[in-house]
Amino acid sequence: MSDAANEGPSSFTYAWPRPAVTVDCVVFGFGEDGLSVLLVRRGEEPFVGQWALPGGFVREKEGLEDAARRELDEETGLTLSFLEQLYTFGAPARDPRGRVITVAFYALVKELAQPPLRATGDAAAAKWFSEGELPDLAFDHGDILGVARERLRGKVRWQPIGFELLPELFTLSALQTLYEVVLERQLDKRNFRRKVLSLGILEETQEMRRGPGRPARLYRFDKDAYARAEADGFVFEL
Amino acid sequence: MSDAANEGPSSFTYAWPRPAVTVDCVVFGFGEDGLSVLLVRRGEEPFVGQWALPGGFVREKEGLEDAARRELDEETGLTLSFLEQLYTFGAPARDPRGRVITVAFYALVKELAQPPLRATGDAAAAKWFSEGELPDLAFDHGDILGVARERLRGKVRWQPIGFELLPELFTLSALQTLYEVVLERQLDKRNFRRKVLSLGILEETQEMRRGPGRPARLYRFDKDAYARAEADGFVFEL
DNA sequence: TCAAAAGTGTTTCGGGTACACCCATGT
DNA sequence: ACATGGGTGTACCCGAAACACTTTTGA
Repeated sequence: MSDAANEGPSSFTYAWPRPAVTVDCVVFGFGEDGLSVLLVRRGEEPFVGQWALPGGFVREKEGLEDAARRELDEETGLTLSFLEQLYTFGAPARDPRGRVITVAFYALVKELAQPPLRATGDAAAAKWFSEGELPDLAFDHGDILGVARERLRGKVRWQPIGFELLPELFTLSALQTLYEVVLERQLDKRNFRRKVLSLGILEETQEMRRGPGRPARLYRFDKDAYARAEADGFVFEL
Repeated sequence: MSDAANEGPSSFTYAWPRPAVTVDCVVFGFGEDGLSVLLVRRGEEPFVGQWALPGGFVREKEGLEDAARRELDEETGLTLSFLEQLYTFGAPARDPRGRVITVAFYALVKELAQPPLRATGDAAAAKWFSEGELPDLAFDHGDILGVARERLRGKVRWQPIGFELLPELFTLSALQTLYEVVLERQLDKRNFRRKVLSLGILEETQEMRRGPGRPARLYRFDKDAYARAEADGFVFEL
């Protein structure tokens, strides 16, 4: 690649080698088994048959986030409730084929397996893996996943993104379990409820969830109330 | 990754356009005029003569952070005390010449104008601008600067990076002023001193700074004490 | 009637915040 | 002696944390 100008379809030329640029996504979901991550099985070399993060090449006239959304839609068809850039990984040898720089994103999904997970595009298969049963990943995707996990832990306390992992209506117990899983520590039920409710960003519905045990009231995250509060300098913190 | 590997003759080739990849750095310094940012005047089209962030192209076998350090050294010769990846900007039209994706970094420097700021490499000139007298910047560098400023504000409270903006020995007043500038709010002197000292990460030296008024004791940031404390689950927070 | 999960108050403790005066030096 | 910045202690308040029993349902 030291041949100076590597003509792409773009019409100008720099006297520099051009790395390939990809996007990769760490998609988190939350269910019975706690936190899960969506992986795809590679259908091609290198690392054929191994599990990897969904992702692919950025197109010529496409923003980075757009590319992430497109690839994710092509490979899995999921509907995202949250997507944010994570970090850019560019170690010279991270791809055995040559220089590939990847802009990593992390995303949240409200329900596991909304549509019965299709695997199209480059992916030979797509599957949710819960934390703890994660396989070895292709490339440096294991590192990327680790960074994403840390970011999620760090962010969930300061921004109301936890709700993006739950269905529209949820019980306070579900919310608490989510926080316990993400933060990896136990929380006190009464303190948690008091704190969450005192924020004034949950709307109490009339719906109840029934199942074993006493029925539980369902709540909804009130985006508007949150936006208003935030504009007034309110800080989330949980 | 649809047709991932179309083998080309030399090394490898993807059937995708390749954007150019650059790094850009927001370098912060702290002095009499508060917070300052280092800018370079562009010597080439586009935006000739305009001020911009120091930066340049990533080389073929060079990590992203290495590229940032190299460019900064070439253009300004500064010694950095802190450098961290910030965000990657890749809007399709951010560079009028074609697709250029830039990985932005932000850096801290202990003293303004350590060596009498050289401007070499692509830079026609290099100069510190204090906040408030910032000129219009080339490309989307104004946005990048804004994101960096936010990150600095957010991070300074949770990680001891404020010290990286001060000389090795500093007074508590200097530290307080730094925090007031970065956070953009006044702090109570007594509370600030109590809090900082209670963290146990400052080493009290026997040196005093003399000047108008009563002499002030000089302190040093104790990296080791911090590392030990952090390993014990201590959280910085100021 | 039993198992399962939901729901509910009070006390204690520590850290955050507000606040005003004396001290050491240079001019 | 005066101007300049450095340095110090206390009282109050609020939010965090600890802690156990009653309620409602389905089986």
